[in-house]
Amino acid sequence: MRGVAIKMVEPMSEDPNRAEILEKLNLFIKRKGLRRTPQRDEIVTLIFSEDEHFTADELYDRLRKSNSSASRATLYRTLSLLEEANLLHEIDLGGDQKTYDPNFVDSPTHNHLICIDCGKVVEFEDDHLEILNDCVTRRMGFRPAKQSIRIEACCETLRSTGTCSDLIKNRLASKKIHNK
Amino acid sequence: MRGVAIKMVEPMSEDPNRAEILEKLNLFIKRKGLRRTPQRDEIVTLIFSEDEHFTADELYDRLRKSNSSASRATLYRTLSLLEEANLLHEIDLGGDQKTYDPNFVDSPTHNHLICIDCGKVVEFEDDHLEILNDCVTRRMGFRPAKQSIRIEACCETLRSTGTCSDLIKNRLASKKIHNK
DNA sequence: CTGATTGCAAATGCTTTGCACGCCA
DNA sequence: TGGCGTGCAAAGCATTTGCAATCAG
Repeated sequence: MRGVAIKMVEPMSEDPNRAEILEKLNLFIKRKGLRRTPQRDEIVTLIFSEDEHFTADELYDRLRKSNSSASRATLYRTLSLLEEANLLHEIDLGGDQKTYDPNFVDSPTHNHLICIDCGKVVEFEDDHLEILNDCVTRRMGFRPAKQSIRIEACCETLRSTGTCSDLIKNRLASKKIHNK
Repeated sequence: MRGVAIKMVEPMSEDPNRAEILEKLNLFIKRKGLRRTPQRDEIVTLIFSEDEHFTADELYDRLRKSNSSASRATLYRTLSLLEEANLLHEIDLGGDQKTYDPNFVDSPTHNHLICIDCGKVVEFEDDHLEILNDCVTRRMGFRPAKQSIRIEACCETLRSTGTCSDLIKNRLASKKIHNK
C-alpha cells in the first residue's frame, strides 16, 4: 500500500514564475483600463521574488531596503489589486495582521502547519486530504471553491532540544516599530 | 463500504453545558486569585446560552439587548479571560473582526464551511479528515495540537434559486454602526 | 481593608481614504 | 488633456489600556 502522498511545498529556488505573473497582472491592468507604473512593478517583483507568505509590514520593510519609492498607501492598494486579479491570496495565520501568500497561483487549496511555540509555518499539500475535503463538501450540499487546512502543532525540534531557531527569530521580529 | 462519516454540528437545543462552563470558569477564577462579578457572569451566560460563533460586536449587541451593564472594555477583557481558561476559542473566518466559537470545549478540531456568497457558516466534523490530518502532521515531524479546516464554497440554494436567505441577512448586518 | 474590576475616554496599530499634484496614454 | 496613480496626512475601526472610582472577599 502506498503511503500518504504528502508533499511539503518548498520555496522555489530561483527566478520563479515571476515573469509570468507580471504578465498576467499587466493583462489584468490593461483589461480594466488601469495603468502600469514603476511602483506597482517594484512591489509585484518584490512579492514574487520570494516564495514566502508575508504581512503588509514585512513587505514594506523589504520595499524600503530595495530603495523603492512606493509608499504604504500604494503598497496596500497594490495588494488589493493583486487579490482582485487572483494572483495573491490572503491566508489565515491567525495573527493580528493580514498575511498574504504569493505561492498560490493555480492552487485553490492551501494548507498550513503552524508551530505553536515558534510560529514557524510549513506549507504542504496532500492529495488524499484534498479529495476527502471535496467529498465532504459535496455531501453537505455545497460546491467546493477554496479549501485550507490550518494545523497548529509542536515541532519535534522544540520538543527534543527544548528550543528552536525560529523561536528567537520571531520573538525579535515582533518587536518592530510601525511608521517611519 | 460505509460512507464518509460526516456529522454536521447542530446548535444545541436548550440549556447546554452552560452551568458546567460557569463552574469551570469560577474554578479558574478562584485558582488565579481573581474575582467573580455580575458583569462576567452576564457575559459568560450570554455567550454559552447560544451555540453560535460570534464577533465581539455581535456579542455587545446581545448584551445591550439583555440590559446588561457590561461595557465594551469588560467584554473584551472577559473574552480574553475565557480564552485563557480554554473555554472559548478564536476561529478564523477571515473577516476583519475576530470570531469566537463557544462550541469548543472538548473538541480540539474545528471545521467550518463558509458560503462565499452569503457568508453562512456551517460547522462540521468528520473522523476520516481528522485521522488523515493527524497522520499528515506526524509525517511532517510535528505533534498535532489543534486542527481546523476552512472550506469556502457555494451553496446549492444559491445556485438553484439564484439567491439565499442568509445573503440578505448578512448584507444588512454588515451595515451596523460602531460605538453607541 | 486591599487589591481586583469596571467604565470611560484616550491610545494603539493596521488599514483605508480624501485630496492635490504629477504623469501616462 | 483627462483621469489614473501617487504620497501625504487624516480618518476609520476593532481592540487595548491608563486611570479614578467602585466593589468583592
